Amino acid sequence: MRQKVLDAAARLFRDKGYAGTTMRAVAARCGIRAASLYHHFPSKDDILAEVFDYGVRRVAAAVRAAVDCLPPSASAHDKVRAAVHAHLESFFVYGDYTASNIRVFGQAPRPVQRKNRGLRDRYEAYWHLLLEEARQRGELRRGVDLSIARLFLFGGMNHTLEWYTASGVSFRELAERYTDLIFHGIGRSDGATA
Amino acid sequence: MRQKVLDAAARLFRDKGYAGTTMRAVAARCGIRAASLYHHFPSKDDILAEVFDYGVRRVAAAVRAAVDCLPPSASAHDKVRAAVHAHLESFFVYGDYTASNIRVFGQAPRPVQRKNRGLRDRYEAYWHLLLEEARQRGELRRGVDLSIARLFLFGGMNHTLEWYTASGVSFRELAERYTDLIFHGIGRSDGATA
DNA sequence: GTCTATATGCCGATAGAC
DNA sequence: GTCTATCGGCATATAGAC
Repeated sequence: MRQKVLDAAARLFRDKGYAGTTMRAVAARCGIRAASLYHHFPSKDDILAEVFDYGVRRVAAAVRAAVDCLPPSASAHDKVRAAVHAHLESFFVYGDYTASNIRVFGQAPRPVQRKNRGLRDRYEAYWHLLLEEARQRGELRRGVDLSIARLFLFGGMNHTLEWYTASGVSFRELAERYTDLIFHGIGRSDGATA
Repeated sequence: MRQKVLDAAARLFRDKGYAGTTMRAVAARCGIRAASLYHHFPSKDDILAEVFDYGVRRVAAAVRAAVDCLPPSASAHDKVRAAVHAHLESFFVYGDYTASNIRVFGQAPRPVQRKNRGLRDRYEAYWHLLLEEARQRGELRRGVDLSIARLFLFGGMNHTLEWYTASGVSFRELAERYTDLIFHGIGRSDGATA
C-alpha cells in the first residue's frame, strides 16, 4: 500500500502540482480515505519528499547500471549514449516520479527541496564525470564548457517529458539522436558556418 | 494596476504553482484586497491565461525583432544565435511570465491551456522555420531531424531558468555557447568518435 | 476602484472506534 | 490498517456600501 500511495501521489503531483494535489485525491486513487494515509506517512510533505527521492534514486541507478554493463572498450561517447538512453527510458518506467521532480521541485516547500537536493546534486555530478571522462580521453573539442553542456543536455532530455508520446520515435532512437546532437550538433562539420 | 496584478500573479504562479497561488496573495502583492481583483479580471483563471499569453507574445516579439534587424547577409547560423540570445534575454525581462508558462502550463486547467496553445504553437513554428532555413541554405548536416533538434534546443534554453543566476555568465555569452552547442556539439569534428 | 462582510466548500491533520 | 467525524483555517467568488 505504501508504494501504491507513492504511485498515486507521484501521478497527481505531476499533473496538479504541489498545492493542487490533495490528500483526499491521493487516497481516492488508492481506494482508501484520506485519514488512512497518515498511517503510512506523517504528512503530505513527507510523501512529496519520498516521491522526489525515489525518482532520483531509480533514474540514477538505471543510468549507472547501463553505463557499468558496457564493455571496457566502450568510448566515452558510447557511455554517454547508454546514459542518455537509460535516463530517457526511466521516464517511461518512473515517469510520474521523474516528472514530479522536474515540474514540482520549484514549488515545493523549502525543507522538501533541501532534503532532495543532495541526491539531485550527486546525480548531476555523475553526469559531469561522464563528460569529463570524454574530455580526458580526447574525444571533445577544446574550449567547450562542460558545465553548460551538461545543463543544456539535461534541459533537452528532461523536456522530452513534455512532448513525448509513445506513438512516435522510440527511446533508443531518441537517445541516439540526442547523443548525436550533443556530440556533433546540427551543423556541417566542414566549417562552412563557423 | 492591471499590469501590477499581472506582474504579481506571474511571480506567484512561478514560485507557488497554479493552486498554490491565491487571489489573496496576488492582491497583497498589489497592496489591495482580494475582492478588488475582480474589478480588473473576471477570475483567477483569466489572470493565468493573460500571464501565459503576455509572456509568449513578448518573447516571440523580442525574438522576431532580433532576427529581423540582422543584415541581409546574415547566415542562418547568425539568425539562430540572435534568436537564442533574444529568447534568453527575455528570461531576464519577462522571466516571471516565461517561467510561469514553462512551469505551470502542465498543471493549468484545460481551458487555460487551450487558450494559450495557439500562441505557443506559432512561436515554435517560427523556430522551426529558422532551422528549416538553415537546412535549405545548406548549413546543416544531412539526416538531422529538425523537429527533435528544435525540441532539444527549447529544452536546453528553457532549462536555463532553473539554474541561471545573474552573477555568472552573461546571456550573450550563453547564447554564443548554446548556439555553438546546437550547431557543432561538444565532440571533435575529425570523426574520431563517430 | 477599493472596501467589508459573507456564502459555500475544500484543505491538512487529528481523535478515537473497530 | 481503515474507518467516521470533526477541528480550525483558507479557498474562490459575490453583494453591496462608499
